[in-house]
Amino acid sequence: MSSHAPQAVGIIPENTPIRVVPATALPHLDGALSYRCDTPLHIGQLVATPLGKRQVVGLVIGLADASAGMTLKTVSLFHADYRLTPDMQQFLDWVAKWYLEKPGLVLKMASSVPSALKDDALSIGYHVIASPDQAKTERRQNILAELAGKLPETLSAIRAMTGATASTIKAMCDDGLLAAVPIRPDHSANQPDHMTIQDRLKSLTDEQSDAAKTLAKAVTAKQYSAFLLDGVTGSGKTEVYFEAVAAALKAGRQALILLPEIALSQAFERRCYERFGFRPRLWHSGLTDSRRRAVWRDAIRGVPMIVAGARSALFLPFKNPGVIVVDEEHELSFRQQDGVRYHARDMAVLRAHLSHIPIILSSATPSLESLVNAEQGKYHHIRLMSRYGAAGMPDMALIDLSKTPAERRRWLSPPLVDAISKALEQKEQALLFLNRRGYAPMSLCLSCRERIVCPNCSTWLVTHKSAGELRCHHCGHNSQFPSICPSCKTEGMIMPCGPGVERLAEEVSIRFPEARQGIFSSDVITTPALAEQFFNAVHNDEIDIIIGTQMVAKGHHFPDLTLVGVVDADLGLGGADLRGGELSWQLLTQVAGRAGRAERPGKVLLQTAMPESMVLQSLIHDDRDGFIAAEKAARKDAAMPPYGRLAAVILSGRDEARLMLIARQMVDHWPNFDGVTLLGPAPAPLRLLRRNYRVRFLLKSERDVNLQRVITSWLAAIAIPSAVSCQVDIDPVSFF
DNA sequence: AGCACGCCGACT
DNA sequence: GTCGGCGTGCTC
Repeated sequence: MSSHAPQAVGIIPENTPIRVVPATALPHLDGALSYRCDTPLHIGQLVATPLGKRQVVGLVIGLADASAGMTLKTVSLFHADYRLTPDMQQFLDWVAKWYLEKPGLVLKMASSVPSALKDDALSIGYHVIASPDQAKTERRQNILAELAGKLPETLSAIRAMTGATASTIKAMCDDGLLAAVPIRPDHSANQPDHMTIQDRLKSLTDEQSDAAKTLAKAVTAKQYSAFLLDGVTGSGKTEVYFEAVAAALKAGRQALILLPEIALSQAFERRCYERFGFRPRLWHSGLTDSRRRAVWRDAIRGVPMIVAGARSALFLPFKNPGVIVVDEEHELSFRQQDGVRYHARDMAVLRAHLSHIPIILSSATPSLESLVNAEQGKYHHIRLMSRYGAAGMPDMALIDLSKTPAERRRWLSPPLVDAISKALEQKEQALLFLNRRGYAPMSLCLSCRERIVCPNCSTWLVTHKSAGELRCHHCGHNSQFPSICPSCKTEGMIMPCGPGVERLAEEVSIRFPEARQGIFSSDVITTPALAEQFFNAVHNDEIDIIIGTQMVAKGHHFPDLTLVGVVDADLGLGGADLRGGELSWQLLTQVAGRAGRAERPGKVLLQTAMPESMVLQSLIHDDRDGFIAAEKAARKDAAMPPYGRLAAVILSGRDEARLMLIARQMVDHWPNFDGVTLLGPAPAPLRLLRRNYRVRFLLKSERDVNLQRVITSWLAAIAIPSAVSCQVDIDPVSFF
């Protein structure tokens, strides 16, 4: 292995004092401490680092001053291969600086593989150490014959091959017929053989093929370039960026595809397999330790592969990256909300830049940020205009709820009910979209008029009728649905108010008792297998009416679905959220895209109390450009992103009065920076979250202001007690 | 972030 | 008399 050979350049001799960033939250500026090493090593090496009583992963970032006297602890190499490339080091550094995060915590995202310091757990394999005739029984002879000349196999593999039981194998070991040896789990099955990767340009349309060639060329050029791959649902964006991925694999490099909701995307895995002949390596929070470790290890060793992952996959230490794809780039789930608050799409662009590779942002409904970047020439804008198989866009119409309201305690208006009946008569499928989990979003005591709220958060508890529970969607609190009002103790007067998907299902079963329905929400569809099962049921026409939350809007097309009913098109429009309109427009466009195909274009009905709203008007007139122009103008006027910058500073703690006190002090210390406006303090929209009160500031600045520096110098002047935590949110996307 | 030390309430 | 709550302080 070349990595074991000493290299002339950049090697640090053993016993030298070095600076190491432990992968944990150290308050120091650079997050580094001084150590000594027991072997020669390189800058960028990941080392086993003693820290207090524990061992953590550490990153060697340079030499320490020869500060004599101090006794330094010793770090040790745990694997020579575990070394971050200079661009990866730069990337982590940038992320920490951009988000004002501790370097150690950012490093942790890149290195925190469970038990990274340990080696793989070895499994036990068995191989033959005797000739078949030494076995006494025929059964044992057969087993020996079967295993003869093979590499050691695991117990389960032997059982599968020969039908032998564990006790037989153990007994054969005792009798000296088989020997047990440790073996490494085999993870090599998903590795591409780059010799076999072919391009697939011939199966693409001209439009797709041109786009694919451009992208593949960019990959071959090994330079930074950014593409916005912008095409309607069904225009074949995936097939197009697969060609860029193919180009990377052909060059023996690694390809990263970031996806939202990876846990549900078995369909993506299958498409990948069909295209390339091997499975992508998956990366998400649900992986087992050993799989996680295997992917991480192959990433840092530069093994050519496709990684399809959630946002955290961006922090895999690829040694040899060739291209990054961000699919559904407009999705807000790319923004991490807890821990280090980063935006995977934005940081993916940064990483591509630092690693000199192309990045592809793909979406049918691109974010305004990306559209503006494309307009300003920062991204190459590739548009795919034609829908595969010439399926038309669905026909969209509004249902004005002020003219045709639903009856009391019902949520489907007469025109929508009619449309559903017609679809059912014609044996076609319908989708009812309501972005609300559970049965009812709020419950009221009819006696004292109190709403039932979460004990830990300032939110209403949501009724989940099938579970017989009240749940908080923010902190995970749940309790049995009470028969007695927690406030006035009156019995049997608690009334669920408003609809969720469960309640909608109830209405559907009353109105259409003969129709087969299924709920698609995160409460019901908890595993990829269940999602798969649901999709199959829809495809096999075992479901007539799908009732779904936003989960159903993502990525799955139903050809026999001809009617989409949006139960509440105004959800998300009222909010004070900066991106409320954009979000709503994207979500509704995506939902609409679920319906129809060439010979039977879909129909979308949107129930609304605000039929004149810009979002809905541009939707029904299929006027994307008009919507975007108006939204851009509004943001420009208000100097909001992407034309201005935002940052939030959030104080949180148990004692709200104390928070306000500190917040006032912070206002007193605000030094009035040019071009920066300080808004607040104000209680956060969710004033209480997980038993912590939250008070927020919002900083608004012009585009070219270094907001990070402003915040750093502002906060440096303030002593924040440890009972209060202060979090900075750069480029926030959510305001609760 | 962990993980200690440290000082005040209900249990073998 | 101890077990254990989480407040604050340190980690080369």
